[in-house]
Amino acid sequence: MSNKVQAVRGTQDMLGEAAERFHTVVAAFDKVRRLYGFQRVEVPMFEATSVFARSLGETTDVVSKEMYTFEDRGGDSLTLRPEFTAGISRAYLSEGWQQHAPLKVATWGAAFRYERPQKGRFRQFHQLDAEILGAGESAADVELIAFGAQLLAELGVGDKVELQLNTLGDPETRDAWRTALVAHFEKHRYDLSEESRTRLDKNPLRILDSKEHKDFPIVDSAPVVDDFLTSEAADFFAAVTAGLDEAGVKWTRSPRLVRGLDYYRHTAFEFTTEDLGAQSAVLAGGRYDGLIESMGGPHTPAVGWAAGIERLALLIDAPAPLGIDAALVPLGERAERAATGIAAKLRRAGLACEMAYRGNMKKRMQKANASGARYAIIIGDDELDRGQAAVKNLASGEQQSIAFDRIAEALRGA
RNA sequence: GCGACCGUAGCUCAGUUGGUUAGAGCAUCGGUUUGUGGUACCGAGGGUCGCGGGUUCAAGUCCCGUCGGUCGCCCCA
Repeated sequence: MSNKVQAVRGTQDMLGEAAERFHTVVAAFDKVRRLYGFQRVEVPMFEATSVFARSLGETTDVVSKEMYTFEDRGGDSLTLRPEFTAGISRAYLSEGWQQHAPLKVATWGAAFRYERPQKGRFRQFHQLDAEILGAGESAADVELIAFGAQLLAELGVGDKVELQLNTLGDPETRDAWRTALVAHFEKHRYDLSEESRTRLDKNPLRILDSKEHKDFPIVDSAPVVDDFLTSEAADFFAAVTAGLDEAGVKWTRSPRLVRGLDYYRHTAFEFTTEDLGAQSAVLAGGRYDGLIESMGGPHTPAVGWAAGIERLALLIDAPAPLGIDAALVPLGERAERAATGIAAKLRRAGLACEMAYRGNMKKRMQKANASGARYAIIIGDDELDRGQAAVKNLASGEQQSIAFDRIAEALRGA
């Protein structure tokens, strides 16, 4: 390829099946989102850098090395959104959406992270996002997770994913557990893998899902969150699991599941799959009761999740190719004019049809066939004189004459 | 940020131990059929072998760099 122009690394151009897969995912999301009463929300694709830096945690990978940050002409530091939650939380505050609490919103779109691209991972990627703001009740967690589960079922990937569920407890729980974990791992620092030793300094909770074999015994003997749960936190988690059972959502307790971003509390969950190579999470989220407060707002409990559209698009079965009802095959200029009118009428009647811009009859018939059209509507001088089109069933080869003004009903009846 | 593999027509690929005019299938266009597709046959167009440098009488083939892709690590949707 001697092309000088090329797509930026980690971005993608989609045509045909790839694009259909993408929009199949979005369409399913939009359908299920209505069933659960989540209203559509739109937020900017970029925010002041501090919106993300502060909420996600300064030391997280996303903030410390993956953000697309730039200075605008006014000298302000802006960042392309690496996720949706922070921006939606900011909007909740700056737009006064507190008056609508509890607020259930959904959105989808592009997000940006500077990472090495690989299977199911891109620099510009796309997420579905659902949030419930201003609700501290476990019922919100249950409804949100059930929404995610139904979406996955709707997409036909329900049996390819498993819901991993955990609780990080309230701040008191989390702090106590974290302290105990650090003490435990510190005791075995020398036996830990190199990766985990750096985690110990940066993000000790992450050691829990280490893939290094030499870490396994140390991780297995590590203190579990259950031992540190306050009675309130334990009750809350019990209510969430009971609700999920009630809603018929299958889940697996995953005591080592920890989420990477700093703002999570209580419920943490991930729908995981084995089918995406190194990327196992397709839809993940949790409760972030402290986030809005940390942005300077009132204490506002909230839960949410995000799902990778590309990842789901890889998982679903290929969408059926979009066939059309008819292809117009005009012979000559006079027929082309008449066919233009007929095509417009058919389309207004709700029938999908195509007419090639150029080509002789053979060419147009070939295109009609390639388009997957059920019928070819052939119009030449003879047909114009008689006021009837030759309508050919492209599957059976049968052909019959039909008056111009009766084509729509003939196609629909067939 | 780290590692492995890869980079030849629009697409998928072949190209022998380095050796003349770099091939195939599909796609495109034209013809066999100047009003009948899906099958068949004939033909045509299309390539600075990602880019740059080096070794050599000679590089698509070997070496280095660079860009890009794929997969993995880290982390995440």
